[in-house]
Amino acid sequence: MTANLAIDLDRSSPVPLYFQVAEQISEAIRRGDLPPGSRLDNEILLADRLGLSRPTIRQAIQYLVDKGLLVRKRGVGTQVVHGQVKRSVELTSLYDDLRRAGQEPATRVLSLESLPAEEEIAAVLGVPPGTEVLRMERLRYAGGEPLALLHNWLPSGLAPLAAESLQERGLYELLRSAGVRMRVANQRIGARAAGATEARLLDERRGAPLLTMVRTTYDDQGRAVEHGSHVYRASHYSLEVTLIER
Amino acid sequence: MTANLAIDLDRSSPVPLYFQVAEQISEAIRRGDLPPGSRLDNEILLADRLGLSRPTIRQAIQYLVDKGLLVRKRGVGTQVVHGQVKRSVELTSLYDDLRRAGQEPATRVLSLESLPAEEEIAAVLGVPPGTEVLRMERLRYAGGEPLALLHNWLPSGLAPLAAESLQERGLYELLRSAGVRMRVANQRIGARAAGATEARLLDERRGAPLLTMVRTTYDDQGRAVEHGSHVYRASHYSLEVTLIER
DNA sequence: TGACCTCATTTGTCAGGACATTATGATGTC
DNA sequence: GACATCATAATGTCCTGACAAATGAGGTCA
Repeated sequence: MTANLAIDLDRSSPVPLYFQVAEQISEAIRRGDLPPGSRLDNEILLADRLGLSRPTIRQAIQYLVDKGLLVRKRGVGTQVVHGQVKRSVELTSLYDDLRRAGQEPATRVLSLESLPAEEEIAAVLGVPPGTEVLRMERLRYAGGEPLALLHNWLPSGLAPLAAESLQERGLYELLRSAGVRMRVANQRIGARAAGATEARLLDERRGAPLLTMVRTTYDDQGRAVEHGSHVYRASHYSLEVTLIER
Repeated sequence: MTANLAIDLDRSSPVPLYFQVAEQISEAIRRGDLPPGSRLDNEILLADRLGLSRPTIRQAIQYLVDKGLLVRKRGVGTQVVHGQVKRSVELTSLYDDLRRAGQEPATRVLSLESLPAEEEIAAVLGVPPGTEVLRMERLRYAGGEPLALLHNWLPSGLAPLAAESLQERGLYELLRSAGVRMRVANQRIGARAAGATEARLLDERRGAPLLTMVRTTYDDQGRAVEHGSHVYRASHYSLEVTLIER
């Protein structure tokens, strides 16, 4: 039962020790060296063997517990979780998701303009009404077929966004590379029947079920960096969400 | 700028000190004593004033950072996040949500039986095919109107579930009070048009848009404790999800 | 045999200290 | 006046040490 995993530490590295430990345990789990249900050595022993202190080991383990890879029980020990839970809780955009799934996404920019914010949008973005904001409308394709109609509002000046770059990359990717650090997103997901315009753009019949998502994304500081109102063809797309409770 | 908040500590309480601190800071934020953007005193000062050690204070702050209430920046300090992000990332059930919203939920149990698991359900629940599992079908009302059609499968023996108790309480609540500790949930959310049976039960027209959710919930150990396939009236309900990235 | 108690094991909490790293504003120089 | 440099302040990392609390297993006693 003793997990005999080898962990190399590089004390001269700028990477924190607890992180090095966490990464290597995580790798061992991924590789199958630590099968689900197997017990880790206790914290004291681990600390001793690696020449680290117990708090450092605890920090590493805590990190993996938060990610949902390990389970701790007082008086029992630390175990690798049973079962294969999908661990994707990341803040991703549709574009990233599609490309990761090998779907070859494409984007048509229908409009991209700067205009004074209306009351509602201003409130959501946390700027005074009338402030210039960026509004864009995009049609997203996957595998040659229309998939979603995307409507976004952003505070202007956040990132230089041109129609050309929006056609080649996802919005999230562009924001991230402009140094915007997104951290929290609030999403409301619903459904409704397609109107005439939407139906035409998405190649669906009027009244076809559409999945709707209204999302506001906030950065580090809790400032809104993006607000979107999207509709997806329900016949071609569904959303996946993983919740982890601490 | 100095946050002059009073924090009472009860060292004789079984509640951990770091948690007492976290709770009271959280309360101060909720009350508005600590407005968004305001800076907390630095860790050393806080520790000193409360008569605690720095690690304890750090643990309290870290807890709130993870919950998305605070933001830390090295060299700068700790601030309350700007903006009012909804902070409900809990593992909740429809019943809890409705009752919290004051909607007076009701449930009609359409069926409740134990039967051998089919291939697909067995795979999802992680039991051998043919194992006895609990299957239930419920109709959920809010404010006197039908709202959702709920289909669930559970490993049998988890909790004693009777039709009567299911009519009065939510499934999650019953599971929790039976000692089941739910920790991770994987949800797939989509939409589709209502079929004839669904339409009749939900008081909608055929073809009306429905929101669909397929969810599997796992416990501490990563064992599946519940699998559900639900449809909601899109005209009356939408889902809200908050993502926090660490 | 079965219920209860005790005890070893393991994680949870907390203290106090040291040094590293990073962001910011002040200072000084060109 | 613009830019580079430096001091300061704050969090990040890591250490040692100690005791508390929960769990599960084994032994004891009726």
